[in-house]
Amino acid sequence: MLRTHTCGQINLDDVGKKVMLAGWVSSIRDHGNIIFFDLRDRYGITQIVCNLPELTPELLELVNKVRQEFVIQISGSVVARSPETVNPKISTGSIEVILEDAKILNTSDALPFEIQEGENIGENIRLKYRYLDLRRDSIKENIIFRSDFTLKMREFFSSENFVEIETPILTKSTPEGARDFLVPSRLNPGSFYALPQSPQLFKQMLMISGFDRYYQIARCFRDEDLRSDRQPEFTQVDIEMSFIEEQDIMDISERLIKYSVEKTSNIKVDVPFPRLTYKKAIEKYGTDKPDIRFGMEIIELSESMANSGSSIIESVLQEGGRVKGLLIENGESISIKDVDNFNEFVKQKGGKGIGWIRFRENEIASPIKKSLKEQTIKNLRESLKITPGSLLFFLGGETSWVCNILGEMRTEIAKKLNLVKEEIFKFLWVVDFPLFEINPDEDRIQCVHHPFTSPQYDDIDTLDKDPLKIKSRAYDLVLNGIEIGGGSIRIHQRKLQEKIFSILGMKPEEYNEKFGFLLDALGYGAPPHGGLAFGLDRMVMILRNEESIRETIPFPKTQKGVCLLSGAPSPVDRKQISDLHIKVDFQTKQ
RNA sequence: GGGGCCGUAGUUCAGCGGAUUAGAAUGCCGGACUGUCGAUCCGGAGGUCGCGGGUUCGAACCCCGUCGGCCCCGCCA
Repeated sequence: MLRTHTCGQINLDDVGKKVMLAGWVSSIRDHGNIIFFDLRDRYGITQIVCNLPELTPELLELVNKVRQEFVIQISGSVVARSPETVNPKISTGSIEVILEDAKILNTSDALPFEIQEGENIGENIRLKYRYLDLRRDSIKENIIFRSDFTLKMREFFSSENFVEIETPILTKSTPEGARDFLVPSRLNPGSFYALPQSPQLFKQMLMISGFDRYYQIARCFRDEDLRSDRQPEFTQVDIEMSFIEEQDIMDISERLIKYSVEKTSNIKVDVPFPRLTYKKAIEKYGTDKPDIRFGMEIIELSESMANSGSSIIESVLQEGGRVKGLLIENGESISIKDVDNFNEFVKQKGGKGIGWIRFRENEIASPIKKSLKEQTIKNLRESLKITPGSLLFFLGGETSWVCNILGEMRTEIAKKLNLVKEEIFKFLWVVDFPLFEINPDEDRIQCVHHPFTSPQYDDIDTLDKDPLKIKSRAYDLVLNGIEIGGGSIRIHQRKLQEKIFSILGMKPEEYNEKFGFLLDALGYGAPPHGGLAFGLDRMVMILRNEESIRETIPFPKTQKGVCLLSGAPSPVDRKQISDLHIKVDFQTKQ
């Protein structure tokens, strides 16, 4: 070993010991006859003291050569610091090591940015030199947290009798869903593997095999555009169980999260998590992933605004639409400009604009003040228990359109008014999703989750009578307004699965070609089963209070899907292409 | 595919109603200093102002294009 201790380990108990340390020089404070080095490794920082007059000429020369981020090995004696020189900021701050010998294990070029936390460094430069960025505290702590967190999850799974099983990375492309990453097959000209969007079908196979409790911390791949919470490759904590119902999956998920979160942080997780139906979520929050850290729910105003005197409102109601609104209690901090922006937003979404009323002590302000009836104002004040300074937005139109817009406004206003002040963590199950929805672009029916999700309906023969009315046995887990997990009870009967495929518009030849292996497998005694998957990167992001998933991934990609460290993706040799029996159809730009 | 913000020293940023020697802080290099821990003090080096084109007597600054990073919409069963 090149060291007897780590740089975060030595304390007052070690005073008097001879120690050997190795690490990176993170700070050099040169006082002429005395030099202090901060020696850093993964575990912490230890101050090394060089009393130059006491050093041999060789050692003196070496010490003078040392620069930031050199890798050095030192040996010396641990001494207690005098009280006035104790540094309470570091764990080893009450001791220091008096240098007796040293060796430069490696030098370092001048750095592209400072390792010490301080100014925010541009992300492009951080990603290019990610190995240096990862020496910095905040990102390093995130990566270590991620490891601790998954370890606790594994502990939990193990204690609950789960089996961890790996599934293929080179697998079969399946239609629908996200765009696949494809891998050409050299041995099978013209055929392609796809990287898995999730291990969905394999974990169902494992249930059929009898591994009734499976989990995997699985890498998944989706070739879609990136966002601050989306990367083309990401990690799911994937779970599947047999002989269970929704309640069992939710229960084990809650216990898993409680265990792993509470063992790795100071965050308290209250279980069970509240549940909200999809319908209620849309009605109250305008989204299927509501942030319930604050109220300001969407309110129904159709009745109270019915005879308000506003012609727009009345025509909306006559056409069968609804009027809904948001009541902002300290609405004075929403400026005219903000209101204009919301108005513009609504127009972009195809509306006529947003209505609003500011309630003051004895008067109101509103663009439709003149036409608004006294009685309407009075009713609103009473029924909504309005306090002076409140701002009421209202919007009329088709219900889901109205809810959707108000939902987005709700999030925006909460951000503006800083309604979420403290760090809190509100988990929420959203249940009773519809099984199908209409894809408006292609005017066809598609699954809200995936086609293996079981309906809340067991009459196979009448399933296609009114498929849009049927609910699914799916559930999503939402944390602070971000979807962090989702799952369902699956279809375990061949006939039902075939029926679903046919409702989706697939002919038997088509579903047999694409999903024949699943249908065959369901035919050999598939047990009732279900599961869910968590987005690990997103969970870590939220728990660490980060704005981007990239702060939880050691080597993430940029918005254009490029790895700035390695340069991937990159052109390849002609030979490599021809071996794969493919041609590149791309005009290189001149 | 679309909208927005950004790109100036190694880094973070200022300068941008056109003409300046393109600045600051920090880092880097050299020197001084025996108790610092964001050390301090003195000195120094360091810039194709992302790239290309245009307007102009003159462009970091105005215009067009392009590349790159970020945020968002679409997309993400």
